[in-house]
Amino acid sequence: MEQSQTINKLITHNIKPSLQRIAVLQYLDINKNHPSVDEIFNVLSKDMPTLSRTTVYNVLKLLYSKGLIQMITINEKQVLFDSNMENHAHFICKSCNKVVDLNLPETIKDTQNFMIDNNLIEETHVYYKGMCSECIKNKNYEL
Amino acid sequence: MEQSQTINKLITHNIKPSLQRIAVLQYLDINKNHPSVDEIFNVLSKDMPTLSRTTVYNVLKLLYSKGLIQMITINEKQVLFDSNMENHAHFICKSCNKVVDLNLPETIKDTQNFMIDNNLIEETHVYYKGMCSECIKNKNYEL
DNA sequence: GTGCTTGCAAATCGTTTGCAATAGC
DNA sequence: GCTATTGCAAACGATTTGCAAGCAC
Repeated sequence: MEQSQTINKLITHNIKPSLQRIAVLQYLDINKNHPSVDEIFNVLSKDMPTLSRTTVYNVLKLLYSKGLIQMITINEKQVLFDSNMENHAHFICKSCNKVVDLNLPETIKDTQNFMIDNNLIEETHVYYKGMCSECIKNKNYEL
Repeated sequence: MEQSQTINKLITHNIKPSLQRIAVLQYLDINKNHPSVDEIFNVLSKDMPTLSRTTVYNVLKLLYSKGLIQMITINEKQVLFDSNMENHAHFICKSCNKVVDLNLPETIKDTQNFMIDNNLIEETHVYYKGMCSECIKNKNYEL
């Protein structure tokens, strides 16, 4: 994704495109591997030595509150982030902890808000847990 | 649920039914409100003053690893637990943080393990986030 | 008495907070 | 200069770890 597209996303969501905000969102736009705060911070701080972890937290919270990114809580250890806002499921391998995208069942691909029992549903998350193909091959079973 | 049923569940899953294990599982069998470690500890320690938080963590990890309970990671703050192993969805209100059970779409009510792209799927979690009926009524909107 | 279970205290680590420094208009 | 943004250091809080004490067979 072009940097100009990333900047446009910020502007159209009423977010002032500071260097730090562009860097974080661009990282998510390019790296679709559901990074953690730490991964984002570690990579970006190589090119922005003054970047602080706090700023990464602040930016991610802002992007989430404005609907630009998803928070993935599949893993109890840490929150992961994803700028792919198309409705899709996430699978985590209990053995190697890798997270990959999977398709959603058609019935819940609905991306709009809807009501169940008078509750307003704004987000739908589908998380699968199990053992990935590689770990099965490598027999990385937890015994 | 009868205490004898709770004990039977432990035995049939090859878990020695210590007092602490019975107490934790029984708490989950009776209280279907998705308690956190802290809630379980606080309530149980009233009647078991020597109970330690560590033991609650240990027991919950054991029960989860033996397939007796579910871990709910809908909330990034803390893990919640549920001894209801029937496949069902969870809804969390972003305003009051209450977690309630909802029905699953029929298409993913499948409770068996299955494969997607050579990955073995052992658990399916559906999490909805939004605003609950009460908060809508009380207009507890985050402004 | 051997091995499993429990419980305490300390450590760990992801995240948040308070506040001062800085940047942008 | 005023306001929003950033960044540092400390605090916080959920969870884990190391290890000693207790329990069961």
